[in-house]
Amino acid sequence: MEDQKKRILLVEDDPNFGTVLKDYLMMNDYEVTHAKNGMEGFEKFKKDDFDLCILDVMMPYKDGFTLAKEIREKNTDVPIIFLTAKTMKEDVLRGYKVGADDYLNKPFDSEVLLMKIKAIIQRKATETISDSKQFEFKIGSFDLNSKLRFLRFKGGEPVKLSPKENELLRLLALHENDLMPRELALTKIWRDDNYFTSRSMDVYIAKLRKYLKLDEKVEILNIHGEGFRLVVNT
Amino acid sequence: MEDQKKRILLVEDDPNFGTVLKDYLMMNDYEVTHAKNGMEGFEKFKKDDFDLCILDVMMPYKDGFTLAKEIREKNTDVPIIFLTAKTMKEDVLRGYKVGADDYLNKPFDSEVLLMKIKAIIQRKATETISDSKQFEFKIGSFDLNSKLRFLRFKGGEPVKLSPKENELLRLLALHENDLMPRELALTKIWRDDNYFTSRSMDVYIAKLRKYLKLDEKVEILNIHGEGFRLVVNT
DNA sequence: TCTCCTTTTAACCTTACATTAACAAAAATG
DNA sequence: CATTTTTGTTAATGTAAGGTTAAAAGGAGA
Repeated sequence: MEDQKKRILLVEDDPNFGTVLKDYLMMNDYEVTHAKNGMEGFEKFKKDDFDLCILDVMMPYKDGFTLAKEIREKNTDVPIIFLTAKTMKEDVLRGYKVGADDYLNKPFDSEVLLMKIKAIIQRKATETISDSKQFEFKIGSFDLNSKLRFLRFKGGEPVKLSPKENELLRLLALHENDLMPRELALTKIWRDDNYFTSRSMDVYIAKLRKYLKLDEKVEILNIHGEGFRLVVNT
Repeated sequence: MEDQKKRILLVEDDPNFGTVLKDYLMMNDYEVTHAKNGMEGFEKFKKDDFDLCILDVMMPYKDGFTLAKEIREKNTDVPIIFLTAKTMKEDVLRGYKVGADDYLNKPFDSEVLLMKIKAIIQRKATETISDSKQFEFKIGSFDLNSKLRFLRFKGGEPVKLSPKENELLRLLALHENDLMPRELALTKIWRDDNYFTSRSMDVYIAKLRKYLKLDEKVEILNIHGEGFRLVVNT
């Protein structure tokens, strides 16, 4: 399915190797963001959600370990793979210390890298998300459970939401009574901001409005040229 | 949890290397059982509970992969590390397919091995919290005993479940009323996530639904693109 | 070998989703 | 006020995922 491609942040300063690796990963159905150095890597990391980070150790200005430490401060869960130039024991040990999930010595076999990526991402997937609270929203008389993807009105029969309906409503709920910029939804949910995705989003707004009609206190307002606002009147 | 020493099963046919490695691990506070070949390895595995298996790939009579497969049939969770003589890509890939957690190329640095052991055992420990050793479930009017692989309706005649039926239902039961991601079942039970294993899983869902029809309060719901949900209506 | 049991693969069908088109209605622009 | 841009809404289309049954393939034991 298109929108569940795993996202990889690749930080590698060697432009040749970097682009080749990026292309190779993309050919294997990963969505890859390539940063050319540690700084850029951290900037890109903050901007997006990634399923995996692949960091070159040897980089000017900011090496892979330092970057990994910064990443760990932001996110304790995201898997990290280090690329080390040679079998430097200290590097490997240091890597594990920063919370690496694996490391690979250059030159490495690309298929092996793929295997590792697969194994690591799958491993993370098996770690169950226990804090359900994060997925539950109250919207007027509605309960939205965005993990199980349903919307329930006053404890009645829950209505199933499609992935896009669900994500959009969740994003609106996160900004309840506040502006939810079009651009935000388009980049976060559709991952692309163009005429068609924009129209697609409008279609979904219409669908959500239909669901939410049951509670006349709840409505989605448009702010022309800006975005939408989910309001709950009291 | 346990302040107990972690137990390692080491299967290595080279007597010199084997004993040295065993001693080294014991010096680092692991309890090590050393088997000299695949047969012996499997015998010892059946007799005891281990926290980790370290298997040499190249062994007479029964190689490490075959042994791993047998071990996996008994225990889907125990971490496995392979020792491969050289960087054989096929070996590495085959290892991952059997559910290896990692591999090391001989000769390897002993400290690196220690690091890996630590990381893997640590990882499993956190995983096991949510995925506790539980084998008996009440599902509506059903009793599932996943150790003996049977499902009983209201104390009647138990129905025997096949291994896959059993594991799948168990996984669903562990997540009762919650999402059981497709990916989770595929990686945990099928150890591979592709079109065919996915379809195979759907077939098993159909089988389970047939069994569960006896109790109209119990159903397996699908969450499109995400997974399944075993719900028990009250 | 021939069973029996389990699992995978195939086939066919249904449902779920996302996108695009089409046209209507507001809102902005100038 | 005429025109362009943005949004509202419904419907049509194409594709992917899931439901179900049956046949084929594998595998262990007799």
